[in-house]
Amino acid sequence: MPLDENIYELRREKLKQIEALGQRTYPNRYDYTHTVAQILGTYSEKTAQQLEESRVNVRVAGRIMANRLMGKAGFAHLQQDGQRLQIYVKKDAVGEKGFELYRLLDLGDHIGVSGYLFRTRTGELTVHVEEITFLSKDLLPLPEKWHGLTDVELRYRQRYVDLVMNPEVREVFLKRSKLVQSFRRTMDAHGFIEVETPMMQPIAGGAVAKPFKTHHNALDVDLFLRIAPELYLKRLTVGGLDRVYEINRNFRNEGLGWRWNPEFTMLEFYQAYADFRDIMDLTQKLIEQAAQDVNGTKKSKWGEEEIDWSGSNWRRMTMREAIIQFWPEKAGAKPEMSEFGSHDSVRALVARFNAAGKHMAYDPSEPAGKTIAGLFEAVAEEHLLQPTIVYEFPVAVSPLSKKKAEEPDWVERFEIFAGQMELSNGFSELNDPEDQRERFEEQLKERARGDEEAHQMDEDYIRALSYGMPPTGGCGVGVDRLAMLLTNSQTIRDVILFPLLRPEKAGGSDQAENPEPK
RNA sequence: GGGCGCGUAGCUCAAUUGGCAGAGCAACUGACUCUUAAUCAGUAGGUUGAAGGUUCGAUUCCUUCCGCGCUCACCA
Repeated sequence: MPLDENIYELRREKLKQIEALGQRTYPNRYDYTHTVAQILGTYSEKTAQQLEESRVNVRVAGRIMANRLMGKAGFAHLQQDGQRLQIYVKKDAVGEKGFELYRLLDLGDHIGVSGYLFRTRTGELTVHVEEITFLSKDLLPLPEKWHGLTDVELRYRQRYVDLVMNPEVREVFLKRSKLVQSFRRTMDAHGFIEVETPMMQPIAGGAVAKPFKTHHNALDVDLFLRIAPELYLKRLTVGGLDRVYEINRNFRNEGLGWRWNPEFTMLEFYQAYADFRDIMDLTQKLIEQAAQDVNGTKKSKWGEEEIDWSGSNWRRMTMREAIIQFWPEKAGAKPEMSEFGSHDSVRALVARFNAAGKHMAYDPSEPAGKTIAGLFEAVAEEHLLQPTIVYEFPVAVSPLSKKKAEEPDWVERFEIFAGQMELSNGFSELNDPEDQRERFEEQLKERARGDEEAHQMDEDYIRALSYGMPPTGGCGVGVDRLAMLLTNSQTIRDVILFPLLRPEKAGGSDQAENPEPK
């Protein structure tokens, strides 16, 4: 019999003995007077003498994370909400039965204790226990106390154990929660309303990505998990909801990596009567505020580096300026603005770049704008550590943005970069239905050329625009990636509670996963 | 999908040139009424990821497979 199963059986046996002592094995509730955090917060300054003079009685619950039994007395630590409080159990104080119960407890069990606070000789605030109430059994052993759970895969698969064992993991997700709260606060304060739009869509639009496909039986139609909420949110601005936002998941059927999970969370918002510059300003403020709210400071550690989210530290440059500025020396003279103008000159830039020992994938039949965008990613992205707004994108990669009045090959679009990652993408929304139809048609040509991710025609969206959408600016902000940056997490899996993993093999040899008795 | 690396007790890790698979913690038994990685004495726990090969002998070398991590390409 594997040890785990052995322990499981053994602990079930203990559970029966606990029941025999008159305890309920899985009681429904426990009346406590304090949480662990409240006790630590309120009494950690009190001296031993003060606690002795005016006795503080408490009832408090938690999970046993350490136990040091010494014959007829013992110390244990209760963990609740990530904080630990020591308890002292003495046979004289809890009686025969109480002490028998204490001896039957295992690491990981939940108990409630009532007693009074005191300080031990070493000065630690401790509950002098007078009564123990059994609350719930841990039948499977927790990981070793000193090293804890370090196996990366197990940490993701059994996040519940990870959360019990690793306080810093708990901290990351508390910060993520603060980040989302901060976003909501900022959006609400600016008069935005939160909405929810379809996640199952007949046409997966609003972004460039491969969708997941699913099927609805009753209607007998194929549907796609959304790759973006964009087109639905903009339909709402047509409908007169002038400021809307949504915080929710998008799904993209693509590779996994340190900054990619197939489902990821975006804040996306639209504001009527605003253009991309207004949206830039708002998004910058939104992120600056989030950094402050999450960490209490606008500076955050990122590996060996530090990112400063203060407004004064943000840079802005056009995509073409960024390519020029970060052009590698090895690739010769920096490009001239005019060299972005024609298919041939762009192609020559790629040739120069690749000749310098770099490698950039390039399809000569693709539109020049697409190549420029690729060039930007290859040349500049790795240099964008501090928050940077890169604006003016090629129309060829921006089927939903409004063109720049004086340069119709370029659109009023921006992306925010930090920590070498794209964090955010926004633009002046294209609201001319005829232009939109032409853009979709261009995308269909790209599709025909073999680009599976090119945008599809969406007739209803064009119909919506045909009813008149006010001038509008919009933006999406990647919540997971910002959470990474604000918690110094080097992989997206560390900011997603249950990241996508290959499913575990069912049953069989891995008894640790199937401890149920036969 | 390509490249690199890893897989040994429940957990964290050892094992010399290919030569009897080990330690700490967790578990179990016992001692101990102020400990905090409690201590002390003892016990148990292994198909070394799987299959095959080389060898007198494989945790160690070779092949294949499985799983995981990192990385590159596509993607935000």
